[in-house]
Amino acid sequence: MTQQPTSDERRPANEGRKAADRNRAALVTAAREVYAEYGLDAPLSAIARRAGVGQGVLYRHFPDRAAVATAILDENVGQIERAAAAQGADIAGILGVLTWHQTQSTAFIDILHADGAAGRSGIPAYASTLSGRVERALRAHLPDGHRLAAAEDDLMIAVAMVSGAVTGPTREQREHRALAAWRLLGVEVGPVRPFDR
Amino acid sequence: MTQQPTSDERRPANEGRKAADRNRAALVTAAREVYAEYGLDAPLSAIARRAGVGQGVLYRHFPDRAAVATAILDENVGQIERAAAAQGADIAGILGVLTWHQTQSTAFIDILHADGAAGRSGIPAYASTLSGRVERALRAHLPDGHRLAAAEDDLMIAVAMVSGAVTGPTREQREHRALAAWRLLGVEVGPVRPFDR
Amino acid sequence: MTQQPTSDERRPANEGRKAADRNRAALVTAAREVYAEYGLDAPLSAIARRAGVGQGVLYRHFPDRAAVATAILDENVGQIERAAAAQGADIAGILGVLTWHQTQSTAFIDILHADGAAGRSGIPAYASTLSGRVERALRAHLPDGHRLAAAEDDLMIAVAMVSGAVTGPTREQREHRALAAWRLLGVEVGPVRPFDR
Amino acid sequence: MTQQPTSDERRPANEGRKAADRNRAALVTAAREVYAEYGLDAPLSAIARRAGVGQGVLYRHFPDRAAVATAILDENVGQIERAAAAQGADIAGILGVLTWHQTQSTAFIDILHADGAAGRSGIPAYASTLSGRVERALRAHLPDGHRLAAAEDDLMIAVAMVSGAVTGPTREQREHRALAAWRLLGVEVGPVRPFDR
DNA sequence: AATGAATGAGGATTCATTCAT
DNA sequence: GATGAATGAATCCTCATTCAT
Repeated sequence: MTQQPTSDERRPANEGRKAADRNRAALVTAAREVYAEYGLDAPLSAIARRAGVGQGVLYRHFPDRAAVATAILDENVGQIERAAAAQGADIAGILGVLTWHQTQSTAFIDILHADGAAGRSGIPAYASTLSGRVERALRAHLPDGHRLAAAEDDLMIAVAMVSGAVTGPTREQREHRALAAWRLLGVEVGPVRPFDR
Repeated sequence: MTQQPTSDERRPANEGRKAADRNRAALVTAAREVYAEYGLDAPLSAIARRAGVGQGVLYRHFPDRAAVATAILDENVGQIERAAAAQGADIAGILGVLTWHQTQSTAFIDILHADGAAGRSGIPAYASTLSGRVERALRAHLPDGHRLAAAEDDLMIAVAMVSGAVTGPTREQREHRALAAWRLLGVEVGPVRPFDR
Repeated sequence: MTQQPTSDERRPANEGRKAADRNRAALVTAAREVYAEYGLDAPLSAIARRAGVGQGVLYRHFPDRAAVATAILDENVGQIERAAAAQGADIAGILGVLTWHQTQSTAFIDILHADGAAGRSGIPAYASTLSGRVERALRAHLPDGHRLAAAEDDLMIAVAMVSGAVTGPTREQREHRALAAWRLLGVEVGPVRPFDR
Repeated sequence: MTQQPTSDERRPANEGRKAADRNRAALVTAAREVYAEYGLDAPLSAIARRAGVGQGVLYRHFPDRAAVATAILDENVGQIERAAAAQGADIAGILGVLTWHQTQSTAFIDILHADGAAGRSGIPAYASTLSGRVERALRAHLPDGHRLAAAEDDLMIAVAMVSGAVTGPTREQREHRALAAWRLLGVEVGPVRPFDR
């Protein structure tokens, strides 16, 4: 029919342009939390609600669901890349950062699962891209004799395996299980921590 | 009013009973197919449709979504238990049957992931129960010196790890990855096959 | 995330299977009214609301917007076809029935406007189909010497012209204008009436 | 604080004024294009975007959706009025200009349809006003014996009829149909062209 | 006077779940 | 016992309109 006459009632403040950056940040934070808790399938409205903004704001900043996920996970992946690029980076240290993100965010695990599996709902194309970036960052620092350097696929299969092991309600428990997984693989891992500097 | 002069005696709704069993079986089969194809989030209506029954029938047999999943997976778990109970069962053989189900059904992987993780959508409490049964079946045949017998958790963490590795569009690819995962763990696995009889 | 737990509150009656036909009829009636009033772009929710049913019912009976429109307009077009097939049908009489529907429903006018114009939003493909049926029904009874038999396009251009003239708040006014339009075209029209028998 | 030693005197926001006019013109042009392409229901944001201004500017110049449409169409109607006022204007020539606008702009057709028809979405009251101006411009040059001079309403009904006939994806096709329509009405039309100067 | 961010209503569509027949 | 219709909540997405800067 026609349009939306907007009920004219009271309109809860327009904090103006300054709020834009704040809102984007709030959205990113909210998305990170919501994704961590519910995974990549979480409703976008939940993210907007937790960020304390209207749905339209979310769509202004991110054109679609993929954009939100990419923005969040891009930061996670970026940390791993920076960890790899850092001076004196070794594979154990980078795996420590990787493991940190695995224990933090369900969504991050989802993309590592994604691996080559496009097509299944909830594991969309952008996940492969991000997964690929993680692989490159790791492989660049994988020494020749390393346990995971034998076969082509071993590296990412191992990462997926650890992702599979990371479950549990608390971060501590997830970290415990992640470390157990690496140990079962016979792979040494550095301190589990973010690389935010 | 309309008398039905059947064979000799009036069979008291025995027909209904038999139809009920038939429906239940059809639902289980349908659910297995639908879950394998779409995952645990598949609409229940799709299951009823594929089973060729009304939705009400589904609800008669299974009070809620969890009950459907449980019933399906119960059959999977049952096979593993029977494999374990079979004469001459060894851990490698049982793991082969387990691996078969991992490569067959996305849903089955979900419950093994579930482990202790309640709260995440689609991985509710009942999964723990099933997961526990798998664990008992395996542990009963785990020899003392086995690679996974060292620490309490190692067995199921390893299973979860393999589940994490199992991705890909074709069953062949999933089997390939599963075997690669077991190899990385240094665990020997028997032939990957169902235990249907 | 998960599903819709449905608030459990009170559920406003389920009138059972018998209501199905009644509801479909109510939907068709409602759609006819809403379309007549607002045209083909009317919100589907308005139709469901006027029919007194939930939105889901509408989607059960009609898979998409096109199906609703087709169902409604199919009946209109069908009347014209039946008028053409009736014993002793002549072009003036058929045009009278056509004109009746033009004065009744904005949506019907929309499809005649549609003519060959697919692509524009709100004038979708099915409109062309319906428009084509109207054309065939009319042309079959168009005598050789008829005013609109000269050029290929003249017939449907004339129909579109009359559609263009049919505006106004009351049906009476619309009929008045329709007749004026036919008169300006020098085309004789029979009684303006439905052909419901 | 920061003094601006411009040319000689301080021009009091004359710059702002000029920019405002420029913006208004840009909006009118943009709206014309957008309306021609998407029809009267096009989002206002699209118009602002194409004009290269913020949405606020649009609302400054035009209080509501109707005002935008009016402004655009006002220019079209103005051309017809100027054509009518031009030296040596005759009804055929004026109809040629009218027809030009009918073939150019979907929106323009809408207002001629509108005629007396308020209530339908997108064809609000202001359309009547514009339609009335077109009528006056035409009627002033309608000779007594003209085909459309017989009955009071005939003139605008004929215009609406031609509007109804004007459909099709290309301007050429629309012009072809418009001319066919006038021919069916037995009305002579001058060259189909704008009257821009 | 311009900008463009934010709000939030509206409409589409999908399903879980109940219940008359 | 089975059927399948109905309900309605939830999610997605799009825009009109306001307003701080």
